[in-house]
This record gives sequence, C-alpha cells and structure tokens, in this order.
Amino acid sequence: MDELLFDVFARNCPSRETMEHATGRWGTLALVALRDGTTRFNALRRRVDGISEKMLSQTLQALERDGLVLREARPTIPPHVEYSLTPLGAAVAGQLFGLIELLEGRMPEVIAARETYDAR
Amino acid sequence: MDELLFDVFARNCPSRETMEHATGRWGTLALVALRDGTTRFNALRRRVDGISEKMLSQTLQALERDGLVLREARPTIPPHVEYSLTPLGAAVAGQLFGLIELLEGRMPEVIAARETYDAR
DNA sequence: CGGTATCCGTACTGATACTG
DNA sequence: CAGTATCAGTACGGATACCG
Repeated sequence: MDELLFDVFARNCPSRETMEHATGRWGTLALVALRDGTTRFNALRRRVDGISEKMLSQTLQALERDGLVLREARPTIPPHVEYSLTPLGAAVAGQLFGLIELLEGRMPEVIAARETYDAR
Repeated sequence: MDELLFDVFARNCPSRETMEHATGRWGTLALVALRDGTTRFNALRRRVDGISEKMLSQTLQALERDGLVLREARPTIPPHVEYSLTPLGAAVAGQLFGLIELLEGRMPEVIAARETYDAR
C-alpha cells in the first residue's frame, strides 16, 4: 500500500477526490452507462433511473473536469451534445463494471447475510 | 450488460444499494484499510483520516449487514472488537483497490485535465 | 435539446458528551 | 475501548421554472 504515490486515506489527497467522483452515487452509473457508447444528455438521463437533470449535469461536469468524460457540443439548433468516455474514463468504468459484475453475481450471499443480520 | 441478474441502473435494485455502501465515501476506505488485516475500531479510525466515530460505526454496520465485513467482539473489559473482511468483502476490497491503483497511477492525467478545464 | 437558476426539505456529517 | 445519544450546520438532492 505504501508504494502508492498518494495516500487515499489522507484527507486532502487528490485521488480521494477523484475516487469520490467516480464512485459516487451517480458517478458510477454515469460512467458505466457510457460504456455502451457515445450518448446524449437526455438518453443518459433516461438510462440512469432516478437521476435529476441537475445531478446528471453536475456529475458529468465533475467527470469531464477530471478527464474521465469527453463532452462534445455541436452548435446546432436544437443543441446536440454528446458524452463519451476518454481512455482513462474507459479504464475506470471497466474497473467499476467489474465491481458491479462481482457484486451482482454474489447478491444471493449479500441478501442471505442481511437476513441473518436482521434476525436479531 | 443485459446478462446481469439485476439492473443497477434501476432505482430499487438491491445491488445498487450494496454498491453504494461499498463505494460510498467511507465504505471504500474502510474496506481497503481492512485489506491489511484484522483491525480494531480505533485503529481503523486512525487509519481512515477524517472519519468520525459515528460515521465509522455506521459504515461498519452497513458493511457487516451486507456480509462484507465480519465483526468479532470479545466480552472482556475493556471491550475488544475486531473487524475483518469476509471472503466476499475481500473480493470487493480487491476490486476497489484495483480502482485506487489505477487512479493513483494516472493522477497526472487527471490533474492535467483539471488544469485544462479550469483554464476557461 | 441541453442545460442553468432558484427554492427548499432532509439526510448526511461532525463535535461533543455520555455509557457499559 | 468501543461504541451510542444528541444536536446544530451544511451540503446534497429533487422539483420547478426558465433560457439559448
């Protein structure tokens, strides 16, 4: 663990900040949704169930700022804006998707654990 | 993506809930800290910089309930409580650590992206 | 269509104090 | 040591309305 350049456990670690953007409630879902390919704002909004316009906007801005997401706006009327993953974003999204797969595959264990825990 | 049992993108998906526990602000740090081995409450608290007793307690309870963390209390005075990863928790923590490594290794890209973004 | 601005409730957060 | 209880602040999040 000590061979890492930054210490995620430390308060003001820049990687901890980016981690929070990527693993936050909406960040993960946005990144994983973009693995399916370039997507427009409202399509993304429909894909990620429950996200508001505001949160999607904020999430995408944070991810764009960190260089995980690429935003391309065409100056047409009506506006046409496309979001996609940068190479770095694709790597992060892949890792996150691995986590989702892992968890989904083992949800029976999780559910069983919850029942055991709650039976007290 | 459709081959998954649950749909993380859906609002009331049980895996989305567990994802949020594991990837939440403190969940990730607690899980990764426990990769170093069985740890006591206050040791964990010192390791994860900035976490309050309350948040650590809540975080550990959520992870224990999901079957990611094992809590073992010895009825001594003073109390001696040890936290460790379950096999499932270890798998999740490993995946999260992979993400941290990835991000730490590429922080220069992130920092550069931020500077580009802010220069507008 | 793709946002931003505003309002407003609540849920999270951290200090502090206290207990077994 | 390992928590719980209580409380005040804030930042998160959603709904709505509006703009280019």
